[in-house]
Amino acid sequence: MRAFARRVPQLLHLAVPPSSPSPPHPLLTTFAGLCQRGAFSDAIAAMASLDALGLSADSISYSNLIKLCVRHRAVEQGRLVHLHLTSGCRAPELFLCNSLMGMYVRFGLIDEARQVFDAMPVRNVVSWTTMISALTNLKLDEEALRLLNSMQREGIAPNMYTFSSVLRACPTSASLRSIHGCILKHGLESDAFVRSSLIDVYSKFGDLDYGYRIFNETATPDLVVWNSLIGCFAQGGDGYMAINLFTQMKKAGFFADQSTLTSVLRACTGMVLLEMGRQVHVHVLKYNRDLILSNALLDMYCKCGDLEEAHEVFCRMPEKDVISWSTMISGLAQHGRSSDALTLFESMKVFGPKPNHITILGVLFACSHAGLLEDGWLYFRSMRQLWDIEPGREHYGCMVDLLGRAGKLDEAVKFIADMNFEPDIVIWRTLLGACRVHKNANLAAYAANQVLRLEPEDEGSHILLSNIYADSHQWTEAEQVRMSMRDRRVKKEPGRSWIELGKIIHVFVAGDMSHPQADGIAKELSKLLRRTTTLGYIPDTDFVLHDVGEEQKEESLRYHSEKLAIAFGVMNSSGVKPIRIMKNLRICGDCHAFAKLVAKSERVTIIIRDHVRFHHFKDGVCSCGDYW
DNA sequence: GTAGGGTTAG
Repeated sequence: MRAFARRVPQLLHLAVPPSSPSPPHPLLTTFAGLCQRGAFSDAIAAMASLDALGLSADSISYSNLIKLCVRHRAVEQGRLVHLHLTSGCRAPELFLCNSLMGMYVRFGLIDEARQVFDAMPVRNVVSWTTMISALTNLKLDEEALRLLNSMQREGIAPNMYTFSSVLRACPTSASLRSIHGCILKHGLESDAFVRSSLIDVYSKFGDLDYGYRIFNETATPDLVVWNSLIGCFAQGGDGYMAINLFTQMKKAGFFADQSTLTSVLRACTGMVLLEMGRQVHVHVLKYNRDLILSNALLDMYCKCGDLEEAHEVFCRMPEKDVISWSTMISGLAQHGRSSDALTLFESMKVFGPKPNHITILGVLFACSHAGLLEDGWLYFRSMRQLWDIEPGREHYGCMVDLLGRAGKLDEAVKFIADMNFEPDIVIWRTLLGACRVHKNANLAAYAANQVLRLEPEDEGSHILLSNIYADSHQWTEAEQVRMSMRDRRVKKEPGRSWIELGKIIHVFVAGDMSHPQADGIAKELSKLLRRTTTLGYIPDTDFVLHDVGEEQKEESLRYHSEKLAIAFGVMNSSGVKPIRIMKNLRICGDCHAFAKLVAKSERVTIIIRDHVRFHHFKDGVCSCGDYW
């Protein structure tokens, strides 16, 4: 055997005359050079010549050319390369098929990518992953999961690339746990990409603690893993934790990038921390071309009450998208600047992007809060015609608000009855609010009962209903409502107001006098009550339960959290900057009247943000025009 | 040739 093997070369030498291998066709050499150098259009032209001569080049050149198509976003040329590779019934090799799929995915041509995928005689993990991640990006979750199963059935093991993208397609936390199990089985749980996805998806299912646990098990989290966690807390409503983690991240030696800053701004927005938001703004400056970050900054200024700065940010944005416009329009509307909001919307129609359903919500909000009945109807009706936007539940809610505030209660009821869907609690609460403003007791009782049917523990509706009965001397009914409250142990979410002073947040809870300066605040409050009384302030006891004596009612109004905050704000006011107060609940009518008069008597501007909108109090009037 | 994190309302 050994002797034979030694003889083979000699035999070959005899059979084939000695000659050097034939040189490649010069066009092939040229083509390879063009593809390598990135001479895109010349390479495409050379490919056409190859076609004419029936020549095929090497895979590396084709791979380079596909990359060039992607870089030049040249869809048609990409298709030509595809055609060239399959001409003469050739099947491109696996590696090139994957490249072609990737190209189509980047072009957003999922169907064409799928055709390449389906035609492949052999597929590897890259082929499957390219398809799966394209599907998850398009939110075609079911199909993505189906492909994950198929690939496993065909004996192809998913890798970390596959899992990091397919995790986002989990429809339930049960399916997430099942895929998490697969990840552990394949030993891929320590991959940073897989981890950040796991943290993200567990948090999206509301399990922030589990996300945090995965984070804590990460020996060396990278920036994206930090960002995942910070983002999850910021979005999940725990802004304090988000900011805390941000501090820890900096201590661990990482620098915040656009994503970190966006999440931190969102946390500031959620907690209404204007001063902290301003500090973050300094770091945002170097990323002024980042649209998402700029939008977050804009929103922070709107929601934290500095509309001038928000407008400044908006004007300076080199590029604006539909979110930028919508945020600014809603911001103006929430600050009571309805006509500015509508003017901006008109200019958006001319210079801006196509409005979406959220833009229209801001516009309708502006109309309803300024009593612009006709405009509201016009915008509502034009949604379908002009922008092909189907009005959703929220738009109907805005219209009920618009009609209700304008005192057209009968029309509002008819509008609700004509809706295509069942009215939800938001609609009934809206109608109830309008009934309270326009003092329609019968309809209010009806609306309140609808709210309580859907949400039996709604405190505001209980109080309102009880007061309506008490005012019309229906004592039995009033007593029944109060008993129902006791039985259900309806608990009021305590009213909380807060002021950011320096770097300290001073929180005031209704009736709580535990603040270190409580004595001073009580004295200031008494002084303010005296001064405003001379200007005509009369405690409005509609906002407390009518089952106590008048004196007690006044006493309970006196220590509403926003009154404590106003007193504290006036004590610490320089008289130049506005006093900014944030409140977790809606401002009460009595405190609203009080704030107007304090602004007048103390010559200060008070800005109170309740959970719906902003009130700017100045010279005895409020920007909401008492219409909120 | 395949992968992870951030923005508007509710």
